[in-house]
Amino acid sequence: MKRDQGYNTRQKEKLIDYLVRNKEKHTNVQEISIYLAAEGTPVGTATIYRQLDKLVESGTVRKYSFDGKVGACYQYIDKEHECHEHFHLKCLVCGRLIHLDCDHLMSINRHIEEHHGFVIDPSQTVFYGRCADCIRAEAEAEDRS
Amino acid sequence: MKRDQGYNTRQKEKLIDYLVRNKEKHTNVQEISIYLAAEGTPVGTATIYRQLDKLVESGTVRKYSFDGKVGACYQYIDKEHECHEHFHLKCLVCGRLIHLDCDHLMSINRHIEEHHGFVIDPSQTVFYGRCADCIRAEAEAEDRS
DNA sequence: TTGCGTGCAAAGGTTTTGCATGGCA
DNA sequence: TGCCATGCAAAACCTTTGCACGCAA
Repeated sequence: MKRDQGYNTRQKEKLIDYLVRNKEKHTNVQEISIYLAAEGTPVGTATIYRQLDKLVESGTVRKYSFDGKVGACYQYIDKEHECHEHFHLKCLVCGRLIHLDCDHLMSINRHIEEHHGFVIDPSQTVFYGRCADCIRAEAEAEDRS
Repeated sequence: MKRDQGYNTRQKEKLIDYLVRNKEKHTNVQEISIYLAAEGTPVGTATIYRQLDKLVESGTVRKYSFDGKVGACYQYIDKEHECHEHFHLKCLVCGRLIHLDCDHLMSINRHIEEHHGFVIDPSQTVFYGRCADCIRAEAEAEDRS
């Protein structure tokens, strides 16, 4: 994880500003691009991608991508309020992000380290799936049909 | 999950044949395309995607898609040999993707479902961290400095 | 014969890259 | 001044779609 050593440019500043102000949600390049343009400070797509890459590289931003046509999502990592000790569940249906404090789960960390020689970084890892609400909603939709 | 009701065509047969013979590994559309062409029985890309979609739909094939430039991965589901769904580990340092077949880990699925009402989708979930090689390399770099 | 399957090419969308220019330090 | 950053357009990729033709049942 490298240090952030780049120049401070207007574009970079605006991008980070946007990410910080939206740190509780996911964004994608398209959203960022549209938003910054609307603010009167447009930033080229290529620049957004390049800056984002660096931010991910330096550990400032989290990138995740899953199946779908939306492309990758990005989220600013709030280092002060970041929860390093638990995993996150994200519902693919409603988009809700669930913080999961659970000792049992932390044991998988040890298991993987001991048996697979791999050290998981919980702050970077998100479990994707369906939350209880959406599962119920789907079941009901099933019944109706 | 629908029944497989399509016609039996040469292309479909060849595709399934390839998937079955490579059921212990992941493939992608590009690989399939190149392989089938090399075998003297080329199949159009569009057809591969369309057939694959149906196979995923009918539960014959598993599709994984996540971060990376490789596109989605596909794997035949060997129903008789109870080939498990598995998780993926991705090294944040070297970028390597590790396929993790491990019963112990699948149990976390059950745990989360039972205790947290959340159903994880392993095909969309990737554990991020550091692989054994990179941990060793980092330790050595540490020593040197 | 009917209608699904196929192949090609074109389109769509996301991300990357080449290159000349601009701007930070 | 020396480099890195930026923008634009083009390219690269993966995947989907339209359409005419082929082929299984």
